[in-house]
Amino acid sequence: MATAYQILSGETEADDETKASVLEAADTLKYQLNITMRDVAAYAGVSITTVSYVINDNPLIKPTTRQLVRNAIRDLGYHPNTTARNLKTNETRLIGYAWHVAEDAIRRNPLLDLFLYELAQRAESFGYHILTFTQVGGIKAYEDLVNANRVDGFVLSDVVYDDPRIRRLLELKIPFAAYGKSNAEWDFPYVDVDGKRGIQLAVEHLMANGHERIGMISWPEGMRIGDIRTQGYIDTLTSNHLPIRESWMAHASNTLDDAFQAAQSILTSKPRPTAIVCANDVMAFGVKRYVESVGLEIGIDVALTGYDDTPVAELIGLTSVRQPIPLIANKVMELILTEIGHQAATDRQIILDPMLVVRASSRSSRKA
Amino acid sequence: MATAYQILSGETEADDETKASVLEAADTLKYQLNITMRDVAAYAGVSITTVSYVINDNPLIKPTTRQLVRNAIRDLGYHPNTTARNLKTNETRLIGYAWHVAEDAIRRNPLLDLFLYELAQRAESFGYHILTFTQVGGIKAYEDLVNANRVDGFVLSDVVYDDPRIRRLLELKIPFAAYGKSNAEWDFPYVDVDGKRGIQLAVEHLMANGHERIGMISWPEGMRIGDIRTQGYIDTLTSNHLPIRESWMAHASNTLDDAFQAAQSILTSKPRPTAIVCANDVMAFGVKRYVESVGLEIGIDVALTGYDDTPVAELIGLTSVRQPIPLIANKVMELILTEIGHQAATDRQIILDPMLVVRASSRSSRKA
DNA sequence: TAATCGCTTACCAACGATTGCGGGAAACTA
DNA sequence: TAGTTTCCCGCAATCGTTGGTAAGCGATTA
Repeated sequence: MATAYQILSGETEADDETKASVLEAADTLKYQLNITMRDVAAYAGVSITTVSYVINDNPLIKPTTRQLVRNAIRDLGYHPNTTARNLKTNETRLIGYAWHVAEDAIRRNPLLDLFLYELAQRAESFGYHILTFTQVGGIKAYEDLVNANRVDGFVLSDVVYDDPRIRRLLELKIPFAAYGKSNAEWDFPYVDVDGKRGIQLAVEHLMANGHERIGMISWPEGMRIGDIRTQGYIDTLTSNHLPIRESWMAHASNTLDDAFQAAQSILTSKPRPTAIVCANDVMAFGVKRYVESVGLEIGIDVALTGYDDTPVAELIGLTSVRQPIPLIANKVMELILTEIGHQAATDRQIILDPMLVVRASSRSSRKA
Repeated sequence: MATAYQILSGETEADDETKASVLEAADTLKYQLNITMRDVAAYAGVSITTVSYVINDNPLIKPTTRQLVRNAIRDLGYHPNTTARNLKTNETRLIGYAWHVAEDAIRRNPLLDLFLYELAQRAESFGYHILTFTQVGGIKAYEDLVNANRVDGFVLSDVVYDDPRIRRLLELKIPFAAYGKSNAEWDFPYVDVDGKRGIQLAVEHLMANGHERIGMISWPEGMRIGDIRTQGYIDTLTSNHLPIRESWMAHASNTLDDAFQAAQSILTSKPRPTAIVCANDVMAFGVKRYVESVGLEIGIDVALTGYDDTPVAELIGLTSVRQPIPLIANKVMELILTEIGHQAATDRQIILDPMLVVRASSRSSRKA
């Protein structure tokens, strides 16, 4: 039995009538003649092998032949079939990225869509793509994807201490790279941003503007990321010989109300701080609420800084610590590609510095 | 030359020493013995074909044989190789979704990450996945992906009038489904939310609370989406015999400053409106800024509504029109799967109703 | 007893690419 | 001119599936 392709291409004898009917059928069926290496080879008068070599830039091929094949590829509008290549080379050039942990608001990073975007962009420059999936089923979603040969590796974000995903991926020797640190005893590639440094930047900025009584709002103790930021606050004050008071520190969850109350507790203490640093932007927003509710003004009476530089921060003119998301995505992509084996090895653990974006909420200086 | 597999599985004769060294090499190379249908077939004592039939639930296979194969699959921990299947069936079970049009702030929908999440979730329930990519190169990015057989179809969002992507995809007969309407003369599958209806909900809600002088801020004229919302405002006022005044309507871009000025122009007109509906949340935020800057209070002196129900709306207690993102994603996924041909055909054009989320910014009623 | 008929399952050729190996022609050496 | 080396390129196997076709089987029928 001859395929439509064979009939149309003349490989098989067929009278004009047959050809016409095949063409018609092909059209109604929206059948697209798939151009393969075979066609290119025939057109260029070389073997399939040679076409493959040209596509893969194998230096063995003579320049004239190379050009011949290139022309054929151009003339026929040929495009390599990724699936076939993948089957043969046993890779997918796909990186899995689990779309966020929607349930846990505290861990939800509002900048992850930017992260994903940058990730995708970077991946594309290496001929890779990002496959997004949901991890409602936990680690099983990851295992299924590699078992089915759907992806070559993973990028993780929202990493936590004792992260079961990391444990399992290490166990199964599945390539991955993470945005965020986890257990120190685990050796895996990650990119993290120095949280202590971020708070340090904020505190030093406030100091530079003349503030000496500085409070802080962070998450309840026990959350690694929060504890680190709190430590940054304490360390910076200590090394600069500024006072530390229990009453200037408060804890809050990621809600406005909590932050509102935390602000109240801090700002009603005597003497009251002239500035407050927050472990994230939502908290800062809550502080702003409180400050304005008592007739004071942010940036005049109370200086304020947030963390993460979310869109809200820009909206309300909030000074905030920004994580270099594009750079992080960049590095994470380098790491995962290294793991997969298409890049030269570099350092597997990367710590980046955040930067401070200064806005009106902390700009005015306090003449001490 | 025998493969490691053949040596280890006993297909090829090999002494124990050879086997051991192969095993060792396999371990150091992180070589994973790939279990294929071949192994399953051998283990179950049937042919590869039968295994395939069992996997694809072909009813031809006798229940006992079926069970036999199922057991073998379980025992060996076999997982079908997606790539091989894809090659054979000429599909990828991957849907492309271009991550947002980052440059154009006006068109940027802050809820698209939720959309993507829902999309991914829905896709997974059909055995599909979402491949995210960037469309910096425009339509070429789409063409490349189908040419390379990377995806079966696309989901579009941020659709505009005369959208070049839609034009081209229709031309090439590439399956896709869109979130958003475009030119009426184009027949393509889409899901859209009734923008007029959204504004109508907001206006009627304000009316129900006793407001009769209602202003509106929208984008500069000529933007389809803005014009539709403006029309919703005018129509609702008209059909309720409420006054319409030029001075109560203003245009602004997506910035706080613009909205601030627009609010100023509206609220300094005499008589001044007691309520303002905005074409999106950022504008509402700007209005709030202005209102508070003149010592008035949102929700008391001026009622306010936004559009899109972004996180900011919840943060500041803003009444806002919400698009049913999960439902939209759901429908879009149904549409694209229909296009690809794995689902029964349904209506190809779907219009959904938005809902109003009432918060403090408009809750208090005005006793007229 | 032989022909026929379902019902199951097996054979085998694809799908579109990659790659180890080897052969032939051109270039070089003697 | 003959032998050797070098350089290109083609042959054919292979990746793990799918599915059309055909073969084997026991049971039924003539």
